[in-house]
Amino acid sequence: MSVLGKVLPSKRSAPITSRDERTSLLMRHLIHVDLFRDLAKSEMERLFGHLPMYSFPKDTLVYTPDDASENLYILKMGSVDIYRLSEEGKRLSIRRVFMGSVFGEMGLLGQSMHGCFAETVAPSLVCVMSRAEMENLLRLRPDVGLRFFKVIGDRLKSLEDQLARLAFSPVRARVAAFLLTHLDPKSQEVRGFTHEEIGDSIGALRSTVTQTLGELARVGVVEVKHKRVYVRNFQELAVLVRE
Amino acid sequence: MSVLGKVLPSKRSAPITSRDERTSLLMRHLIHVDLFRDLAKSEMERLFGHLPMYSFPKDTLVYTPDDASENLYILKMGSVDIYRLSEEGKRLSIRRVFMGSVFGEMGLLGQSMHGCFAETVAPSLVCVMSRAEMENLLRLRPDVGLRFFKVIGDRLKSLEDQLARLAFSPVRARVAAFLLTHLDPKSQEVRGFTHEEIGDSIGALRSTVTQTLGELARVGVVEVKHKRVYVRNFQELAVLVRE
DNA sequence: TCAAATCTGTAGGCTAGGCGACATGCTTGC
DNA sequence: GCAAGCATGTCGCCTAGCCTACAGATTTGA
Repeated sequence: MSVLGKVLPSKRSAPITSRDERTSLLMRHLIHVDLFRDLAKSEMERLFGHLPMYSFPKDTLVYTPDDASENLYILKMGSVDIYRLSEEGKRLSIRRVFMGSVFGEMGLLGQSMHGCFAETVAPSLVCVMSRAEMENLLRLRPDVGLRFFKVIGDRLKSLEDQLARLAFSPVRARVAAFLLTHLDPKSQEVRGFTHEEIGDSIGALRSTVTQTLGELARVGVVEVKHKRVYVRNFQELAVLVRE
Repeated sequence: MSVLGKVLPSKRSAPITSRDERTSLLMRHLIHVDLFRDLAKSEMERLFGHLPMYSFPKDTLVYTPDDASENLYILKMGSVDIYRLSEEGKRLSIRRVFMGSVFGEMGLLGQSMHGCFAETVAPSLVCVMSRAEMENLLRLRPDVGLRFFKVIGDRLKSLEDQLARLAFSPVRARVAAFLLTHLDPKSQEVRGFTHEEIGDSIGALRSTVTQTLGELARVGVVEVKHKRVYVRNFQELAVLVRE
């Protein structure tokens, strides 16, 4: 009945059912979900204690375009890629969701989750909230709604940025932008993306991405390793974005 | 003090001040603003009676990227183009707002109105609601918030659609998509856009749009007139979108 | 530890569509 | 009703980046 049950059921685990185990897991992680940071711990317990939680292996679909459910997914562990497929099967990554973020919310209060797939790129722990429950929460706590607006506003902005860059900027600038927005400030590197995945998310071919990274490396702006790009010249990269 | 006062002040009229005149105008139009259709008429009066209203001539900026205000704009008459400018001054139209819709809302509860310009493409009547007032309304009436989510969800979807098409589809398909989404169902035509404006909103050059429309016309799918495109073969157009 | 799978590097052909340039056609305002 | 100013039609050049294809590198899993 749950849509979750329909997709790749062999790969999906049953909900974790032990009340105690679930609650402690839930609370331990939900504190980090920015959307809900207004809520007191006890309140979280009351509101979310009963929510089902699912664990997904790597490379598993959480939802698909023909999934009619309207759920809010809270990613408590792992990471998830939100993407679309073109007619010919080409992939466009809309965004990647990391621990502590929510996804699926655009459909939560409106139309369906439309054309998007959500697929884990690492073993993940996901908490599911139905539309009804979410509506209820929003009625009860309008302040959570306000925070929600902020989250969605950020997405909107990021989408518009992507759109503008796709329309105006050459691949080199889009690669630069990708690197900057996915840069880990501590290690000064971008990890966890293949050139193909980068291509999918900036609308370029894998080989073009490889080539472009090669050029950037030759100029000393980055250093390219397996599934890893070290940024050596942040300044220059920032300039290239505006190209 | 109002940001409105800073931009092209010569072109902007003073707020309409007569209480009676304003209220009647306001109420007459606000009924059509889908966002607020939950509100009883008396309630509208109470909530919006005091809001300032501005009338803008054609081709006037309502806000610009460096506009720090966080307002919700309610378009009661006319139409407004929301667009960005690239470094080199090229324009990308994000969307066009018509009577009865709201704009500026992505910044309302989050960061600023970011990189966008809002410019009237016809004489327009605009009602302005501050962030504080909106927050207040949302706290008071969570159901309005829910509707707001729907509105924003639609935008999100439409942006993702645009993004995907820009990434995957050739100009011809993008033109077709533009025509379909801006088609007036009654007259079977698309009115009010120049080829340049179409180009700006699908990320293509003006001359390419002209050329493409020419091809479509040659095949009998459309008929092109001045600032007007008659759709003759809806079916075929729908097929071309998926190209 | 080795094989299979995945990821990265590289090269050549090919075309959509950007860019500039100019000519003609509406239409709006004086 | 005319002229100025937009809007549209058309043409040719040219490059970014798609596409295909293959070879080397690295990682993973049995």
